[in-house]
Amino acid sequence: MEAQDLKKAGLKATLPRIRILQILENSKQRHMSAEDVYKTLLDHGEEVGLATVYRVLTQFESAGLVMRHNFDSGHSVFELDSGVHHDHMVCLKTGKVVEFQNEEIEKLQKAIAEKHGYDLVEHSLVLYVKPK
Amino acid sequence: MEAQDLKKAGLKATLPRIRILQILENSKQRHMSAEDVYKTLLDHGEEVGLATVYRVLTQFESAGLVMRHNFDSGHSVFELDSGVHHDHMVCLKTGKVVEFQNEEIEKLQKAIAEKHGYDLVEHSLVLYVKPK
DNA sequence: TCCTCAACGACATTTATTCTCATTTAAAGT
DNA sequence: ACTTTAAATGAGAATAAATGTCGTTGAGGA
Repeated sequence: MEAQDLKKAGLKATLPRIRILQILENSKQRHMSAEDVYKTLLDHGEEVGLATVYRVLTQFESAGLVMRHNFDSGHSVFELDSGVHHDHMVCLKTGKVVEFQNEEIEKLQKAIAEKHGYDLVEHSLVLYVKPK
Repeated sequence: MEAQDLKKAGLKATLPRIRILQILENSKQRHMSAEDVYKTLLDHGEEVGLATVYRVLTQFESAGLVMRHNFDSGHSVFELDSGVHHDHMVCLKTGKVVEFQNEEIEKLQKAIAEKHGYDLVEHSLVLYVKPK
């Protein structure tokens, strides 16, 4: 039950928040924009304002429930935080998003930051690809 | 002389284009937003519209003179194309941008795309770091 | 120098997102 | 269950980045 997940994350279990969480969990697309979520809400006959969708998604991000990505598409997309780190590959032809992990790249990134006297906090790696 | 660089790139050597190119070449910051360029123009007493700055930067990008990057700051930044590929490391504390190259990461990226049946077209890798 | 079309400047418009504020609602207390 | 209250919401205005429109200007070939 989603209400518990929200409580656990320190958020009041309001209707908009429950609905949005459900949509993120049940949607076919793992990566949705705020606009996508809003349209889905409307399709389901819910009365939720767009501003609320943005607010809630940002809160979910702060609470660690979702991750925000800025691909080159001009708007942010959100995905449920699976807890497993991964990067993304975006097909320029179809828009399909593939997730991948590569331990070696992770290590190299950390090493590079260290070499320059920094601690790696986070990173954004997106591969833009096209079908062979 | 910049006018020649523009001609070579297939662009008419207009005053706004020359000025903007000079700014990119002489600025302390290697990475400037359209707004940054615009403000610098105004500081120099030039009469150039903001729309022109955006247009020109986009043309420069198409012509291969500059590269556009979308860091997580919400707006695009542009840098002169040095011809040498590199990725970026952004300090979350100071905003400082460090450039780096890593052949190994490049190879791994290509291999990952291949493994999924794609050709790697380009990529965006940004490390967000903080001082040790 | 003249002519022409690409480029420009000013400003309207679009898109993504955030803000404001009056109203509603979750949930803690009675 | 009912009241209370601070937090959350909805509606729409506001903002920021970027692009479009259109009448005017100017670069560079004739």
